[in-house]
Amino acid sequence: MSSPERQKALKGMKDVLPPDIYLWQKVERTASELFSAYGFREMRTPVAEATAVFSRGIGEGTDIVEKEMYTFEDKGGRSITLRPEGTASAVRCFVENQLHTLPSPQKYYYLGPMFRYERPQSGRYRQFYQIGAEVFGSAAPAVDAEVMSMLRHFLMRLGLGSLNFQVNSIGCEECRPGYKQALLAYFAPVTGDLCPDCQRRYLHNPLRILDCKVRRCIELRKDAPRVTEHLCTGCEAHFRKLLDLLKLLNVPYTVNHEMVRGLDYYTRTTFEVTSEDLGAQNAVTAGGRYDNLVRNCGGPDTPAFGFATGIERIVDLLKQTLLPPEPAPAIFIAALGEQAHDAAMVIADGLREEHIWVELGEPAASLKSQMRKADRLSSEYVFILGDDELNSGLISWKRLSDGTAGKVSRADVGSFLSGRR
RNA sequence: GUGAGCGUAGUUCAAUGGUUAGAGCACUGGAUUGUGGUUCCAGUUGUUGGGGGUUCGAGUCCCCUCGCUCACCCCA
Repeated sequence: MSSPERQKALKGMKDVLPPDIYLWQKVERTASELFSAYGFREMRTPVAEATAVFSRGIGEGTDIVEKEMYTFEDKGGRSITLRPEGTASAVRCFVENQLHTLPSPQKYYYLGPMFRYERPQSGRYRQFYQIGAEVFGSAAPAVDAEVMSMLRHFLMRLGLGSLNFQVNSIGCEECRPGYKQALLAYFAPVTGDLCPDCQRRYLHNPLRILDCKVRRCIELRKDAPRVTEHLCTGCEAHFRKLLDLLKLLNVPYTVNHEMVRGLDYYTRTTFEVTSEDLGAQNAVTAGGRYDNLVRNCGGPDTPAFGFATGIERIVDLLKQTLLPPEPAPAIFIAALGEQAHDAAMVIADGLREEHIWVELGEPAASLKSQMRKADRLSSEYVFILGDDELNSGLISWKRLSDGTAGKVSRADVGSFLSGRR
């Protein structure tokens, strides 16, 4: 509103500030501590990659690749894309650095911003943050269960233990074509009754009809064949073992035969964690197995499993239950006069070196206004430093919570604080 | 990309088409010497998102545009 044009963050991109930032830090800290206990190590990859990393990795026909990527040419004429998700980058990194030569399976986690050019809405941003984890080099259902259990513990530690795990298996390249045929045969007589979107899906990606939200489509698919009834013996055994292990590890799940993933690379296990308290974009975490992706990206045959969780969505849920704690200074020093302020700076400097949070009043401000500011900051103590204190060497202190006050010699400030706090 | 709703002070919101657009909160200062919260007093803040039109007169009605929000699509 002032005369120079006021700058704004881009559409769908947000600043994260206190107090929310404390929740972000808590989420990130919890993830790195807990995931480490499961043997996951951090992997940091660039936010931009050659476009082919994603178009090949995620799948040419997916919505992400077709219309949601931030793609541009750099000054050398190369096609560059801001990563729309983490798995493709992680796979590129795995292959490029030949991580398969290390003891297998290899477990990594990552966190950072992702970019998708979409219309923003509740819980959806153009720059959004994910925490993801990937396991490379094991086809065992034990890995699926272990990672999902880790995720559950992560959510529980954050106080989100009641979230709903939905699990499905979408088979592999051996059994999925047969299922697709069965689905096409089932819908063939009623294609005209499907919604326009599903008529399109019928031609391009019939699996997607299963998660259409249109009521008519839901009715029409009531008796549709289920993926899990068309699994090959390998996929079937994998799925059954996974469910057993989830039970064993107390991961509360429901099998959702209609859950289909939008990314092309999934095989066998897919899962999602959703919440009722998020609005339309209700997925907190999504993941699954991708046994062919590493090979398809030029690496050795390496089965893999992973997930990604949206930090904004977790923070949204956290904000519904607990308010972010606002940290407060331990001491506010109100100094009266230039000489006192100089002395206060020295005292503050020493205390801060001990990692004690100290704030100083404005040099020329009245005592009243400094007291008011200390109160507003919720400082635990106020130290008052004026001529009297300079002469006597005794600093006046006051505890704001109960109004108790006293004096302490400058030399004893350190022990005063450790004794009182 | 499609659809709907909303744009007035830092913020939450007022203002039957009619003077100079107001209030709470917040912020700053003060209420006799150097003590916060409660109270009282005073003060600051606006291109009513922008542009055009109708009208004697537009924050209010119409059109365009920009922005925000929610939903669809899709997804974390």
